[in-house]
Amino acid sequence: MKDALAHAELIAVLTAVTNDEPRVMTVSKGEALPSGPFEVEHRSLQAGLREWVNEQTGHPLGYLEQLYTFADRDRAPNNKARRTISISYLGLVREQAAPGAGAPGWHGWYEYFPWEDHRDGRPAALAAIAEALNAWAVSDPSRRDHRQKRVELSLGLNGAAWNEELALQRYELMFEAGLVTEAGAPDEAETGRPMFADHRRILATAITRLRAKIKYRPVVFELMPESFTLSHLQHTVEALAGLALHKPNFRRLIDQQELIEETGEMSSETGGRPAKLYRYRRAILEEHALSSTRLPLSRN
Amino acid sequence: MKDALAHAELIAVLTAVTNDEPRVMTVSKGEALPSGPFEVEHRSLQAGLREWVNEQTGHPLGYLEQLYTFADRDRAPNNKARRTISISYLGLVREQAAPGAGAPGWHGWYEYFPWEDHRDGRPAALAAIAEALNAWAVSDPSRRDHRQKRVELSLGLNGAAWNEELALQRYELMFEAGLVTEAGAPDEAETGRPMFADHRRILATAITRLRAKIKYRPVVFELMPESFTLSHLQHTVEALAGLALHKPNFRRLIDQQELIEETGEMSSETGGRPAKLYRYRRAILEEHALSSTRLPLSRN
DNA sequence: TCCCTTTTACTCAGTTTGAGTATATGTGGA
DNA sequence: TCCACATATACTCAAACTGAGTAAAAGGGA
Repeated sequence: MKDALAHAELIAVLTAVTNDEPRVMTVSKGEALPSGPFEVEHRSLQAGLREWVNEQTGHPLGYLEQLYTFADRDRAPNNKARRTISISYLGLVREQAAPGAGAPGWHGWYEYFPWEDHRDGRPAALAAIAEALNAWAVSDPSRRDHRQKRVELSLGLNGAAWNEELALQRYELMFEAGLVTEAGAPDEAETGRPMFADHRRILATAITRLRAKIKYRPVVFELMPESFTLSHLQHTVEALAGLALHKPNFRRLIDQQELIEETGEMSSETGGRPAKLYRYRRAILEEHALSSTRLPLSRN
Repeated sequence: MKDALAHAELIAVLTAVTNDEPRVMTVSKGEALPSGPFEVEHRSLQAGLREWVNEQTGHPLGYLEQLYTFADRDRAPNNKARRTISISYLGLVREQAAPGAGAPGWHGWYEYFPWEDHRDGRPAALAAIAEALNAWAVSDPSRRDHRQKRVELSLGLNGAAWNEELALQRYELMFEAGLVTEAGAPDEAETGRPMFADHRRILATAITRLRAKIKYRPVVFELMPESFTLSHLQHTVEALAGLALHKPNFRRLIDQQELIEETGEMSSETGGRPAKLYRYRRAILEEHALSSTRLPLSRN
């Protein structure tokens, strides 16, 4: 094999949900995701990441999964002769004060992606975005139809439904159309706050991944405290999905899965009728293999 | 950032389904997956991979997605001072004669994972594997219960259902128990054919990913010829999933989704009543955004 | 002609889902 | 003290979807 050397870097997208807002751990006053070099001493990529996240932020790190590996030539100001490979990870944590070396801070997802929060209906920002994207689509007659379809489907226009899992697709579309490149643009309220290099794209990747994952694996509980009410759980899921859910059906869904059990305690924090407190049944992971099917199996 | 240099390598898992058998493109007589260095000239990881797959195998490459990035210290015989980072990709192709430079060849998935093919019921190999894993579980009294649960769920023992998506989990379990390390073991019929370094684990990763993906995204069609019968389509899905499907329900599922349309032609290759030929409606991808929900949405 | 094989077309009960309504149980103010 | 108010919790019901199975159609070949 030819000698192909590259810089190797690890990037962490640490997410928590605090006060029903999804947040991401950042450095540089919210301008960048925490990252560090992958060194020879590290046993594995995961181990390397855990090590310096712990060092830089002191934040305990539970769930961790690999997200994606980036290495495009033009993704960042760079040494031309040598590439940087960035391996990103998604981590789920319960937010704590974390006085680490890198002056870490938490920022809401929707600072960076204002158009992604549909809990109170379609955000106002979407109208302007849709208009700008349409202008972009029309600007190239040869690709117009195809582009318009993409815009329609991504943004949920003309009868198409909003699909919260398309967060990355939407960001890439806006990027392609030149709506999100410039830092410090005047319309950040609409196009969201920029980040260093391609960190915002990485965050979009994480959002898409997590929004997909909460549907078929009980990862939300990594973000919940030891005991919680059903409403709290629902609001956490809603925060991640950026969608409002139907309360009775959410409850039914949860107890069908038998993922949680009552603690016996009650909480009366919310003003109305006191709510039962629940805890996650870790054992469930070992009992049911978390069925998956969706294929029309045949038994015999 | 500290200077952290590493070798960067790209590994391809190219899969096709031929004669109702899922196959993978290999080099070295089936002992390794095709791989090559990631070079400075490459525009991106994907581009780099496409380039030398084309060079080495001449095989046209349609669908391609990133699989996983590996860099464990002890994954391969290696220069101690310098790590190798391997970025793996999953590609789906229609198999063709491919006279490339690396003497490429196709081998069936189930040569490497005989226990994964359940189309004709539980493979005989599973009994011995279950026994060996149980012995391993019992061998450590302190972790016995936990290990036994893992074995049960992974292999579908004691009333647990077989879950085809756990292919990687099963391989890792067997690896941990020392059942699959040695090359050229006498019992390859049971524990499968080994591969170079961790290539077999990468293949297991690909299988798991693809088995999950066929359920919610119409990727099967990347493996199908221009026109095909419903049975052919079903057999292809069955080959990948390693499961037998219920014919009437499979058909219903397919035409609910409106993914295909009749060509008007018929095929009488199969001996019985001639079957209608269908083609994939590419347009569908642009029409429906391929809904995903599974969350109890609230409309208002 | 009739049997064999495979495709295609229905049926039907049981379960899951979307949507909405009704009842309980606290708090705080009149 | 009692009544609004805000939640929490509990049902209901029709429509859609699934699992499982049966029946009819249409070729080829003995």
